[in-house]
Amino acid sequence: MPEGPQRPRRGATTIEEVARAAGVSRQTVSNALNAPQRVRPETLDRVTTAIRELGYQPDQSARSLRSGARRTLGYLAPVDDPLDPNPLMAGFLEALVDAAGAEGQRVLLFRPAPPAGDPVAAIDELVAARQVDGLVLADVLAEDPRIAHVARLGVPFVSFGRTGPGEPQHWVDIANDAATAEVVRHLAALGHRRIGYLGVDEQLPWMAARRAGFLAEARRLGLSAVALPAVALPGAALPGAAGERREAAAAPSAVAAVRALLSGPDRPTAVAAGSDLLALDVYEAVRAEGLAVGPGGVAVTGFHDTPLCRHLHPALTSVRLPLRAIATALVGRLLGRVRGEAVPAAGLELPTELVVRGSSA
Amino acid sequence: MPEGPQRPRRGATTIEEVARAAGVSRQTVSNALNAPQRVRPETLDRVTTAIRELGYQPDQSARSLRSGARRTLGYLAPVDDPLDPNPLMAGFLEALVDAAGAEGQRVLLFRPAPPAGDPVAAIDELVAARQVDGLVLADVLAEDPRIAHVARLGVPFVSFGRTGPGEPQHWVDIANDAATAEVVRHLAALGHRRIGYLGVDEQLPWMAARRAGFLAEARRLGLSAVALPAVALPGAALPGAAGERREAAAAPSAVAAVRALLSGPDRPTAVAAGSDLLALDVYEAVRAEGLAVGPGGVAVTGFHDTPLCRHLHPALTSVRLPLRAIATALVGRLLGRVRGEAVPAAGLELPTELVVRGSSA
DNA sequence: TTGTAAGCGTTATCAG
DNA sequence: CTGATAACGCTTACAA
Repeated sequence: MPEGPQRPRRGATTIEEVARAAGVSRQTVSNALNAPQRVRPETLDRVTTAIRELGYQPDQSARSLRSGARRTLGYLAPVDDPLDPNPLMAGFLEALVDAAGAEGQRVLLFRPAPPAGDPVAAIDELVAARQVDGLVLADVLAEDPRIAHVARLGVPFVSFGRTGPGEPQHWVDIANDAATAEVVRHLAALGHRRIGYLGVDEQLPWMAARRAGFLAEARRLGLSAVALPAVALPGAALPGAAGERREAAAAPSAVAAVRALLSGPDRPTAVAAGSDLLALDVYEAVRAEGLAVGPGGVAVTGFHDTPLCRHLHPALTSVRLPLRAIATALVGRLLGRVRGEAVPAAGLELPTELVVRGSSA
Repeated sequence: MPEGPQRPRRGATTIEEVARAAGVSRQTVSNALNAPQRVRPETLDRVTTAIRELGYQPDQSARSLRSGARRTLGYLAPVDDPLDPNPLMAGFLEALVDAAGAEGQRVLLFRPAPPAGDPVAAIDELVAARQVDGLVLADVLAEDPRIAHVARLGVPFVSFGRTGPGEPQHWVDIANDAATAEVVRHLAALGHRRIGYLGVDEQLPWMAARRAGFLAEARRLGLSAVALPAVALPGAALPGAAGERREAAAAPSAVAAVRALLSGPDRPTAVAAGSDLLALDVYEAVRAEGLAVGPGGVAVTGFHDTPLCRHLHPALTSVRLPLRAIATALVGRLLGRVRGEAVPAAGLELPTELVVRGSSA
C-alpha cells in the first residue's frame, strides 16, 4: 500500500490564532463555538468576528479525536446488479446528503471491496476505524445479514427498507402495498374492471409488497385481477465481434407474458408495472398486440417516477417516492440513536404519491 | 445546531493494548503498520498476530490529526436538474468508491447547502475543516467557477470533464466527439447515407462535442447529415387536482423536430441521439411517422448505455462509458497530486465503446 | 531494530 | 464567565 508524505492544509488557521486575535483564551473560542450561551454576548461577538475574519473552521480530525463525535454518517451503497440498478440511488443519495448536512453531518460512501466483497467486513472496517457515528443501510432484505451484524455490533443504524419481525425496527420505508393499492383505485375510478400486474423478482420484499397491495385492493373492489409471475431480467452481454460489442437480444419473457395476458379471453384494460422499466415492456406488449397505450386502449402505470416517464409517449403514470422525507426521517432517527436519545423503536412507513400522466389519463 | 454527548466506540482497542499484547512498544506497532520493512520479520509476525486477535484498527481521526493525511477524497455531487439527472451518477460513484478503496481512500459525498447553494462555499467548508485530502469534481462547464476556486485554493483536485484552456489540466474525460464519430462510422457501414442527430442543451460542453463529432465524421465520409437544434426538456409539474398529481403533457418539441426531419424530402435513414432518453423521443417520432425503428426502417442510437437500452424494443444501440477506467484514472491522478508526485499536467481522454443492439442491427 | 518523548488541534475538567 | 492543564490516539523525531 503506497504511503506518501502527505501534509495537506498544514498551516491552516487554528483555534489558538483566533483566541489571540479576539484577545481571549483558546477555551473561550471553543465555548463560543460549542456552547455559545456560556459566553457573554459582547465577548461572543468579538470571537465571532475574529472567526469570520480569519476564516477559521475547527479541524474535524482534532475535534473527532477529542470529542468522539465523527459528525459523519456512513452509507453502505448497495451492490447493484448492473443490469437492474436501483433507479433511485442517485436521487436518494442527494436527499441523504442534504438531510445530513442540515444536521451538520457528512456522508461517507462505502462499499464492500470488489470482487464479491463482503458487506459485513466493509462495515467492520469502517466502524473499527471509527470513521462514522452511525450507518445507513438500504435495500434491506428479509433476514439481512447486515442488519444482524450491525445490531450485534451495537453501532447506531437505520435502514431504508423494513427489517424482519425479530430484528430491531430502526427502519423507514415507503408503503409499497398502499402505493399499488392507490394505483388500483386510480384505475378503478377510470372505469377499469379487469387489470393486470407485472412484477419482477418477488424475492425482494418491496416487490412482493407491491404485488400483494395490488391484489388485495383489486379483490376489495371486486375487480378481476391477474398478477403475472416474476419475470427474469434481460440477458447479459455476448462477446463482441470487431471492436464493437454485440449483445444477445433482450429476453422477451416479460413482453411475451404480457402479450399472452392481453391476447387471452378476458383481456385486462389496464396493466400496472412494478417499475418504470417494466412499464416499457408493457408498452411494447400492448403495441405488439395492435392496441394503444392510454385510457382508450390499455392504461399503463409504472413505479419510481424516473425521468423516463416524461420521455415516453404517452407519458407514463408512475408512483413517486418521497425521497427527501425518507432521508430526513432516516437521519433524524439515526442521530437520535447516536445521541442516545429515546427514539421509538418502531418502523416508519411513508406514503407515496401517484403522478398521473397520459398513459392512464 | 443540536449537539449531543456522543461518544461512539469509546473503549475500542488501542495501539497501546496491541503493544502490550505483543510485548513490544507502541512505536513498533505503528511501524509494523506504516513501515513494515523497518520491523524484524519475527517481531512483525508477533505484532500482526496481536492485531488480528484484538481486531485492532487505528483510529482514523487520531491518525489524521497526527499525520495530516485524511485518507478521504471529497466528491462534489452535481446539483442536477431533477428532470434530467446525470444518468451515470450512481454508476460513476460506485466506480469511484471502488477505485478509491483500492488505494485505501474513502469517499466523502458533499453538496452545496440547499436551496440554491453555492458550490464554492461548500468546497471551502470541507477544505477548511480539513476533512479531505483532495477533491473530485464532475460535470465541469466552460469557465467553471469551481475550477477557478479550487485552483486558487491550492487543494489537490481532478475533474471528470475537461477544463478550459487557461485552467489547470487535471481532468479525465471521455472522447465525446470520437464516440459520435464511431456511431457515424457504424451507421455508414450499415449503408446509411443520410443521417440525423438529436441533441439537447448545446451549452453543455459534452453535448456540443457529441454534435461536433457527429457532423465532422459525416462530412469526412461524405454523408448527408442534419443536426437538429438543441431541444428544450419536457415541462414541469402542474398543481394537482385531488390528492393525485397531474402534469402538463411532455413538451413534444424533440419529437416534433424529429418528425419534421423524417417527413422532409430527403429523410434520414438513421438518427443518432445525444442520450438514451432522447433516443426515446426518436423512437416515438419514427413510429408516429409510420416507420419502424431498426435497420430496415430508421436506425437509432443513444448515449450512456443505461439499463433502459435493453428494455426498449428493439433494444437500443448505445455508447457505453468506461466508468471504472475513468474513476481509476481520476483517483490515480488525484492521489499523485496529493502526495506531491510529479503528475503530468495534461488531460486524459478515454475511449468509449459502442454497444450494438437491435435498433441499428 | 526498538524504546522514549513530544505534539497534532481540539474539548473537558476544574480552579479562579 | 473565563483561563490553565490534561487528555483523546496516533505518528514523527531522536536516543538507546
